[in-house]
Amino acid sequence: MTVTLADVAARARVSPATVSRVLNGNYPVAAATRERVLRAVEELDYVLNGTASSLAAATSDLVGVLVHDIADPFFGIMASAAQHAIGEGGSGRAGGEKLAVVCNTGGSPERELTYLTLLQRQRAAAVILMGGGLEDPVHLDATAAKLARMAEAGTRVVLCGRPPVPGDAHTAALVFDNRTGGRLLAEHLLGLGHRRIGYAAGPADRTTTRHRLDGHRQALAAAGVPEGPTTHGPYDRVSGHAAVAELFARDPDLTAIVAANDTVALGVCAALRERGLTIPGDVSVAGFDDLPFSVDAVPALTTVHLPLHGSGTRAGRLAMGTEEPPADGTVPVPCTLVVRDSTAPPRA
Amino acid sequence: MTVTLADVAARARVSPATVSRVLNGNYPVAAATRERVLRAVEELDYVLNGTASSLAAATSDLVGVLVHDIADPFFGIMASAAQHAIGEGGSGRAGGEKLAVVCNTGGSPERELTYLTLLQRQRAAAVILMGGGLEDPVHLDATAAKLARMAEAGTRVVLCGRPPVPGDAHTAALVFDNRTGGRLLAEHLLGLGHRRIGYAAGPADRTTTRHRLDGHRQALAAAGVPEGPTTHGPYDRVSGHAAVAELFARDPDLTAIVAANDTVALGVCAALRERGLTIPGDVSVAGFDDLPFSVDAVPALTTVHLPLHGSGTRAGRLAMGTEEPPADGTVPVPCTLVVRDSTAPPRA
DNA sequence: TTGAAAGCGATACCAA
DNA sequence: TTGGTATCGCTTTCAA
Repeated sequence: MTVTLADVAARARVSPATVSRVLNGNYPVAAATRERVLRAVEELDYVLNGTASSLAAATSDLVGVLVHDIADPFFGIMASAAQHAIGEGGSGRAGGEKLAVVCNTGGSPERELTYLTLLQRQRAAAVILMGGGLEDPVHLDATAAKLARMAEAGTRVVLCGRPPVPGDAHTAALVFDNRTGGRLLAEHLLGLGHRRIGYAAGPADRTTTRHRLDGHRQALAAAGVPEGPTTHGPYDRVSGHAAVAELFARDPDLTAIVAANDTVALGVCAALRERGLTIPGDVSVAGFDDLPFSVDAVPALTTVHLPLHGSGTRAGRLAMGTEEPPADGTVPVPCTLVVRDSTAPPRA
Repeated sequence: MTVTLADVAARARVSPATVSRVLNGNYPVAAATRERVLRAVEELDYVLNGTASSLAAATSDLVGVLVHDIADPFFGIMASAAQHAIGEGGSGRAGGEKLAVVCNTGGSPERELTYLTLLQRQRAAAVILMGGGLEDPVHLDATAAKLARMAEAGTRVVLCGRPPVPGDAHTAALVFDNRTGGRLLAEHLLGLGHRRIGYAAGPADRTTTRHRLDGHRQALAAAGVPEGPTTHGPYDRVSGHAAVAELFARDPDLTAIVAANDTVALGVCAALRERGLTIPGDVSVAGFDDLPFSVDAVPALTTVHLPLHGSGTRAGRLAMGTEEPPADGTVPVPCTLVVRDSTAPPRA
């Protein structure tokens, strides 16, 4: 039926061991022999059985990239960058390619664990978890335990955008400075004279949500400005759209709104337009992420820039072992303010 | 070291065979025995070795979803829908879950083949190829051959958004009616009175590009309107942005521009804004795909709607075998016009 | 209902 | 430089 390594060996009149060596290129093989083997491979149209190979070698070239929402360009860009970095590594076994695959958790911790188990079953070479983590201690523990096991078993674990697991020396973590990001955004608006600022936040139980809010509040407190209304919701457009109604209900005189991320900001903008409000001018909008499409969608948007491409690439490198993590496993990633245009001061 | 099925068997005082049967739930096992086994699994914190299991069973629960560009929400949405459909199937071996993974080809046919090989090595249960195909006969043949082999080996193959492989009865294909889409868009603009229409097309060698252009030209011809300038480029924002300069260079009096997809349309809009042109009004813009964010970005955009979610879901079902393809393997998917607002007639 | 044992297809150690 | 072969961990007949 299917062509096996043994078939190739027979055709090339060598032992299976030799064929394996030719395919993996890890041991010296006489040029003539190698030729013969390769010809046989060609003629028989042989395809290595990755399953068997992984079993025997006790390693695989699967690398899992877990993201919250694959339809969100934020994760798409991160994942894309990671995949590039991983593909370039190019020195795996049998073909020199790692299979970087993206798994969509939909933000559900259960699905996250399920995917981790599946990857654990496959003895994945590495796993990258992208995006903020849950703050629920139960899930945190479950995830930490699973990751620790995988790390023990030789799987490289990389966190990107979520805090490191305390006490775990095995996992590298790219940590976004969300607090500073939140602070920068608020300070910018305060500097323009805004005093009534609404905040459309992310899900209440995510690390990113809390950290960003922390920074925001810190800036307000430092300026002695009272905190405006805050809403919570998922990181999507609908959430931003809904937030606007509630924020204005709680304070009709808002002059600025901070959105949890660019996608939420788009929803906010849509809602503002429906209300006949101009952006900026009537209301200034600010958000996180700095996605490419925001430039066209909301030219007046002020954002905090997360180095998506850079972080994705580094996550990929860490997963490949191409880049060594610092001793404590934590790689800090700064957030920088992007004032793209003319975020306006509040109307008189 | 790692806990194996044998360890579990020993602890539960049964044979490995029995443990396997309990885990897979495919054979009758006495309730008491099953209890004992499950307890042992729990106590030892046993994790099935998917590699070994796949090897022995000659099947895997990996499902590959190949997309051109994971950073493009179009593919993100499609992939997300497919993953949902696949995850719901829930009757695989050992845990009842398929591992749907997304592979980013970057539009490169080489990488597409590489990923296919990798999935072939893993004996993937199914493969979904999303997005238009290349028209280059060499790559077409190579791809077709590879897909045929995989299908023979038991992998289910689903094409989504690209034409079926002629003569291949094994692969199901969701075929978007891009020609009609192109026609609808042009007819809409013509109906408003536009006579000088530019076209920012996709890569010259893709099926989607040609089919959409075909429909466009068909409509123009039927109306006796001469074809305007056309540019070609990748399906991204930069491409749309660059197209504007060239289109106007070739015809300064354009009143409307059709973009190859929504992402390109965003680039077009950005460029138009830079030129101080209003959309619509000075220029009307139309595009394909109908992505959610376009609503906020370009409220005046007229698009052809491809049922992204629906197609993704059906692709997933076909991959799972939950939905049976028609006899000829082709599932037609209609394109419908979405006039979201006030696409304007040309200025007098 | 359960057990024994023969593979599944490659890898890698030990010899030659 | 090459060959023989035990092993990887699980699935699946075939018997009991």
